[in-house]
Amino acid sequence: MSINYNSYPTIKDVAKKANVGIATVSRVLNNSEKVSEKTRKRVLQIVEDLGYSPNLHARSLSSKKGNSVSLVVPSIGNEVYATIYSALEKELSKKGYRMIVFPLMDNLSLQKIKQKTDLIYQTDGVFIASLCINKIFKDNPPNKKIVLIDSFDERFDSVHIDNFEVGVNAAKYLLQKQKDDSDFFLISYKEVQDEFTSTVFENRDRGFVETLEKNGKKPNIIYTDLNWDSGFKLAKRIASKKKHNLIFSTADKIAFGLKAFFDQNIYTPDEDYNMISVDDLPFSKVTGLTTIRQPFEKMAKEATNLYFSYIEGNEDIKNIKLKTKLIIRET
Amino acid sequence: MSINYNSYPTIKDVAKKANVGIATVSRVLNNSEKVSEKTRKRVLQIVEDLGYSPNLHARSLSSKKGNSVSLVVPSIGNEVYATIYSALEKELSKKGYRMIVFPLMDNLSLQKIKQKTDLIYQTDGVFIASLCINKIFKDNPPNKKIVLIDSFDERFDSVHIDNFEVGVNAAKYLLQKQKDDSDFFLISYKEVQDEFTSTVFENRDRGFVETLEKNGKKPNIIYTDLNWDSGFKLAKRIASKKKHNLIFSTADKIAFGLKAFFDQNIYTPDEDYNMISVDDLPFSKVTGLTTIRQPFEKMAKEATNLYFSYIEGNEDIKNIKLKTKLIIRET
DNA sequence: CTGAAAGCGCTTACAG
DNA sequence: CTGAAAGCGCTTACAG
Repeated sequence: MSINYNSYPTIKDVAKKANVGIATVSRVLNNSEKVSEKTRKRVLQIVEDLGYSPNLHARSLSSKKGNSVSLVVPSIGNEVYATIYSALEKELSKKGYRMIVFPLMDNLSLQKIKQKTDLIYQTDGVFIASLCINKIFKDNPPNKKIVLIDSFDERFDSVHIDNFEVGVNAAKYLLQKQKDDSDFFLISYKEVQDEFTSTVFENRDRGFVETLEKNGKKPNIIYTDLNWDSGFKLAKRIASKKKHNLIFSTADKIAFGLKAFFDQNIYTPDEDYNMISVDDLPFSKVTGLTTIRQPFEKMAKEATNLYFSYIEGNEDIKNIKLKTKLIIRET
Repeated sequence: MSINYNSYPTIKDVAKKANVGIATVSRVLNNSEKVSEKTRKRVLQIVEDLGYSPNLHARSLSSKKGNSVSLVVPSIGNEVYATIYSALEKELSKKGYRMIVFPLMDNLSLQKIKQKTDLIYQTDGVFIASLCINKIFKDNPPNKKIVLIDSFDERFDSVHIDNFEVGVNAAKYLLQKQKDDSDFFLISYKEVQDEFTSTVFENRDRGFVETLEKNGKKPNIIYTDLNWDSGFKLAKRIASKKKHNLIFSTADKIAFGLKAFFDQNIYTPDEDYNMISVDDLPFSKVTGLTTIRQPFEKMAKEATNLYFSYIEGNEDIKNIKLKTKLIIRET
């Protein structure tokens, strides 16, 4: 029934063959302590011969640390998190850490992660990207270091941008593209159970709306899903040749869909519409989308620093706010 | 320096408080054996009170199985693998299994996975999607059940489609769209170290080229990366209003980029070009792309079956070939 | 520099 | 139905 692990050599096998104690084998494997060059070599040779590899469970159990860390993301299949993942992994592996991703793409994943027996509770630390921690763990988050990426909660370390300001800047950009017949649109994202929605989009929305208000304008507000299809379908609804549309899409993914529709139907920037978005994913450049760039790599780097600063004994809660950059292109 | 786990209650703590042996606690936690309803309840209550959760490392070490499985994918940030991930997770969690993703987005990840000490070697089984197993593990794959998804190797269980046939069908479709001034293009993907490239694209390419040849045609062949940007940039190079272009893009992701360029520059299907692709990602529908649908969900389901069939004692190697479906849309 | 021994937190025969 | 004990494969003081 169950898989046979007996075929794998253990530290004992290595020790016996090398004529040393298991402690010595352990030492050379962890290249710790002082082991004579001679026995070190011999042990390594045997390790090689036997194809030995340490059992991580035993190691973690014994040493009380797993050298692994969790990354919770809303979804796989999204370049944003691929970017964050890569950047984090790069930093973490410098320190010998492994990272395990927990995508929360559906309710199933969410339920799993809430169970105390879940894998996530066995890792040394938890990075959470773009998600509201309350939503995930209710009032009962894992009892280990938590670092928030692209979201904010004063109770935890975080690296994020000023999303209110993002909204403000988006408004300013569009305001300056304004014509007599301009209509303003805010295309944003809101989760179903919105009591738990991450404040990221909320803040972008507020910054945008309040800035427009100050200028005597009021946008049409539409909520949709974070993907191309939604953007495309939405564009069909709002596109109009009679009016000049000024659109703030709070995520590139949605904007790509909108743009695809506009392109397909020959709506031209400045003429029929102007649009600004957030993220600056690779495709933005190619398609000529004006957007506000998020410093994802830097976020990952800072988040890692935060984590290791904690590991090294620093218990203060730190919130790091990173700068964004307006990237003006055709739209 | 290291995290203090002493704060976590252990099975001993529970046992003591409940006035039972640890074996009993273990039994109720695994809802195995017969435990009297009375003590079961008491133990569960204490578990709750203490906020106890079992240590997975200890459990795995002791029971010799981790109830976890690996999924190796070429990349996160790609809807294809998000789909496969979700489908697999759904199936696996029915059986109480956890899945850990290993995206191989860069050389770093690849190196890690090759080390015998890596996490992947601690899981009970390995699913590999769209990748060539030789490339990843050289001649030294993990010594546990391996199931290939969307690729083929006679030495391992696999679920895949007939990629040669995919190429044939793409050719047939385009051939029937042919005009006097038609130019054929094959836009495909090839890895740098091509001795290890998965045969998926190779087969699509061959099926396409050979079918055209039979009809006295020869396509222009261009290799590029698997993403939108590449497709977009490529389109710039090959687009021409003077000729009618017949394009087989071997992946939707690339086709999206091409399509975006065509739309932006007012090239119309049937008129200026026709295009067929592979995958049928959600965006294909919305943008009107003709494509050959891959049955990703079914693949995941079959792959899970293969795995559990092995767990239940069936040691035969099985290769399952799934049907694809031509989805004709505007292009 | 090295080994014997205790211990990490579980599961699982074994005996009752 | 239940408990004491062995054992999973490591690491880490401790003693030499």
